[in-house]
Order: sequence, then C-alpha cells, then structure tokens
Amino acid sequence: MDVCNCNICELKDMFFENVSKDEIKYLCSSKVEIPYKKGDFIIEQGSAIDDFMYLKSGLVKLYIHNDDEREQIISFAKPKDFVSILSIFSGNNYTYSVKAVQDSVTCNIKMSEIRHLAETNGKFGLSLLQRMSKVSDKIILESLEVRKRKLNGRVAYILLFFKEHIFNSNEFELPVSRKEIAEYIGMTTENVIRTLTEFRKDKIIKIYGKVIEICNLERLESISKHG
Amino acid sequence: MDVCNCNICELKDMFFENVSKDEIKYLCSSKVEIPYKKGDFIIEQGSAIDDFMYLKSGLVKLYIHNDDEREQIISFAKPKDFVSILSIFSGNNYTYSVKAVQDSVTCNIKMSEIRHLAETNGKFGLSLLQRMSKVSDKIILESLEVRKRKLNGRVAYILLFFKEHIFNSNEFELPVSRKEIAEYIGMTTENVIRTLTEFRKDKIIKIYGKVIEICNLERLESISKHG
DNA sequence: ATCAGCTTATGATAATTATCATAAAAGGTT
DNA sequence: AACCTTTTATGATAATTATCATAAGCTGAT
Repeated sequence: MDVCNCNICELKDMFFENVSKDEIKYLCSSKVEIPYKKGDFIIEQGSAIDDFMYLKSGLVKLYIHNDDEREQIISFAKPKDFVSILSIFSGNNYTYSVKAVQDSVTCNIKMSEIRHLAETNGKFGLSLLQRMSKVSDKIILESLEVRKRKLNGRVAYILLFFKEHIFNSNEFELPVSRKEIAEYIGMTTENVIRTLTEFRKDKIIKIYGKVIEICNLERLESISKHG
Repeated sequence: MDVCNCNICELKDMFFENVSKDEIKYLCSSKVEIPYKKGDFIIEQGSAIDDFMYLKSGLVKLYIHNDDEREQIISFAKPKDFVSILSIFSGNNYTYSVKAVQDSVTCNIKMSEIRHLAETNGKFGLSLLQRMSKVSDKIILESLEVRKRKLNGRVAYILLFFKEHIFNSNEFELPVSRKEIAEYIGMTTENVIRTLTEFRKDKIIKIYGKVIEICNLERLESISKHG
C-alpha cells in the first residue's frame, strides 16, 4: 500500500486495523522521519511534547537523569517500538530523555493529529490505548523481574533479553556499554564487568570485545531464574 | 447529579467531562459496588478480566506473587484510584493480584461497556487513555525513585508517601504491616523494622504500635532525598 | 603519531543488606 | 484463660554489593 510518501508505510501496522486509508493519509501528512547518530539526544527530559514518535531503525534508550545522580535507564526501544511513552498522554513535558545508542531513525507524527484522530475515531483510540498499555505493563513487570534478582541473575537476564528480544541469536554485539547495562539493571559498572568476567570464566559466555557469545544457554537461564 | 442509582455518582469525576448524561447512565447500568473485608482477594492473578474496577473506599495493594517467591507489591490504590490497571487493556487475564489491606469497597463496571463507550465516544477514550497513562507513569517513576535509594531512604520515602498521599497528616496508623512495606520497597522485613527503630532512636519518628508520628519532618525528607 | 578521555578490567576494602536465630508482644480462636 | 499464630523486635553472622584505587585497552581529536 502506498498511502503516504514513504516507501513502506508501517503506520497501519503500528495502529492495527482500525484506521481507514484516509486516516492513514491524515496521519502521514505530518509524518516525518528523523535520523540520529549514535549518542544523539532524541528527547530531552523536560522538553515540550509535540510529537508522537516511534522507532523506525536503530536502538534507543529511555532514561531519567537528575543532575548529580546516576542515570537510570527505564527501557530500550527497538524498531517499531514507541519512543514516546511515559508522559505522552499524561503531561505536557517529557519526564525522561531518549538517546540513540545506535544510529537510529524515528518517525514523528504530530500529537495534535494523534489526539484528533483518537477523538474522532474511537476504535483507533482504543487500539492506541491497548498499545500504550502493553508498553507500560511490560516496563512495570520487567522492572519487577529485574529487581527481585541478585546481580548475576540480573546480568543473565539482560543477556537473555538482548538475545531474545533484540538479536534473536546466541552471538551478538552488545549494543550498549557495561555502564549502560548497569544503569538499566540497577547495579554498578564494576559489578557488571565482574559478573560478565565470571560468566566467561565459568564458560557460560565468550567475550570478544563488544561481542558476546552465549555458550551455555541452559546455565544462563538457570542463573537468570534461580541466581 | 443523580444520573444513576447510587447516591453520589462519582463516575463523572472518574472519566472527566467528556461523557454525556446518557453515557453515564449507560456505564451505571452495569455498575455494582462490592464490599471487601481486610485481607480479602479482590483480584486473583491469572483470573479473567471482566470488570473495570476503581476503589470507592478503603485501601488495597496490587502485587505479584509467583509460587515460592516473595510477593512484590506494585502499588497501593486509595479511593478514586483505579484498581484494574496493568493488563486491563492489554490482555485477557490479570497479571497481578489485588488484596484489601483495609476494609474496602470497589466499583465495578463491565469492561465490555467501557470498551464500547470508548469506541463510540472518542473523547471518552482519550480521557481514559490519559487517566490510564497517568497511573502507569506514576508507578514506573515511583519504582525508579524507590530503587535508587538505600534502605533508610526507602523507608523514609514510604513514610512520606503515606503522609502525603494517603493521610495528609504527620500522625497516622500504618495501614500495612512491616512485611508489606518490605515487599513494596524491595527489602527484608527485618530491615524495615530495624530502620524504623533507628528512626525512633534518632527521634525522627515516634512509634505507638501501628501508629507512626513524624517528629522531625525535615530530617526524614533529607534522609529520603540524600540517604 | 600522540595525547586525552573513556571504557574495560581487576583487586582490596568498606559498607550495605540478607539470613538465621531467638524472644517478646499482639491478635485471634476455642 | 489458655493456646496458637503472626507480627514486631533485636542480635550475631554471613553474603552481597559498593567504593576506591590502579592499570590496560580503545577511540577520537588535534
């Protein structure tokens, strides 16, 4: 389908079946794609919320930072994930920042148009509500999952997270630094490194610089589950 | 206003200004109020989602429990808060349980009617989306707030939470056990008790059984902020 | 190429937190 | 009242995690 000027219009995918071609066209009329380089800010905490954004390619981190304190990563977003989630429907300003951890492209649609469409097309609104809820739920449940684990369980968990949700392979290049892993699962950088080293010594993983190869999946899963 | 058979219809409050009298009547047609005793299950993890529920009176805890593991309290809900939040728009079964920590009354509306109204009245849907988002956001941000603190900071935080969000007073009867506090802020029961004792010895609070009196608010706030 | 700055790595030590054990206090039941 | 169970309380100890220090490796900029 070629309802908009981008080659492959994934908007229909994003908002389910409840939008007509005309409505897609309407959304697309304000749709822009913005490329970012690794390390670029995509959203700055505190800035005004104008656009509804989802990720077209790359990988980004959503995080909170309060001056002196350490950053706390809330979640990673991969292609087709929403980038604007928290506060998007509940406030006027972002309560978090988003930064590209890999070169990324976002798709932006004016919030005013999303709102307008949701008001006029209840089915679209309901779909949106479902999608948004799914995202929030996942973040909440995942944070509980992480929190109940000890450090080695957390590291195992995030390795499996990358394997299963991002790369779908036993071997992958870590898309984030050890520091960012630490900020995500709530531990110190040193202990992330130490734990990875420990996994390596126990022949559970191999480490080639940024590349991780999971050698003993069962063991890693066991550690993730039972510590 | 007396659009429904309950004396004070708070539905308008719950769903903003975007619902007509007829629509309120429609929602009310399936609305029931259910009383629970302290300790009663209101929602059992895994059960089917039929109703949209909010709390009319009392206090409830939302929590996750997986067989052998310790319970993890996600959030407390006070009157006018939604009780069904997680998974309500994103799945068919509850991913968490809700239990009354005080005698409570819930208001239940059939999900099918909520859905139907959201589909036919986009403004209502959008209001709902805003309300739901606000709840999720608060849970996510609060969990980050708690997690970054050390134990004494967490206990200080939850005392201030009760003071500010539930009781609005420097003296209140703790509505939950030390164990439940521990399950909420992610520490052991012993350490919650120990920390409270420490606060008492430092004359920051007084403890009369279940009753807590905050004597040194500034100090407590300081501990909550900087440990 | 060289330097500065960041990431990764590892060890030693201190601080924090959990676990285990025990007992008093409180609440509920017969 | 007597009994049982749960909660609160406290201490001793073990386990976990953070902090501090140091150094090697990598990366980007001049």
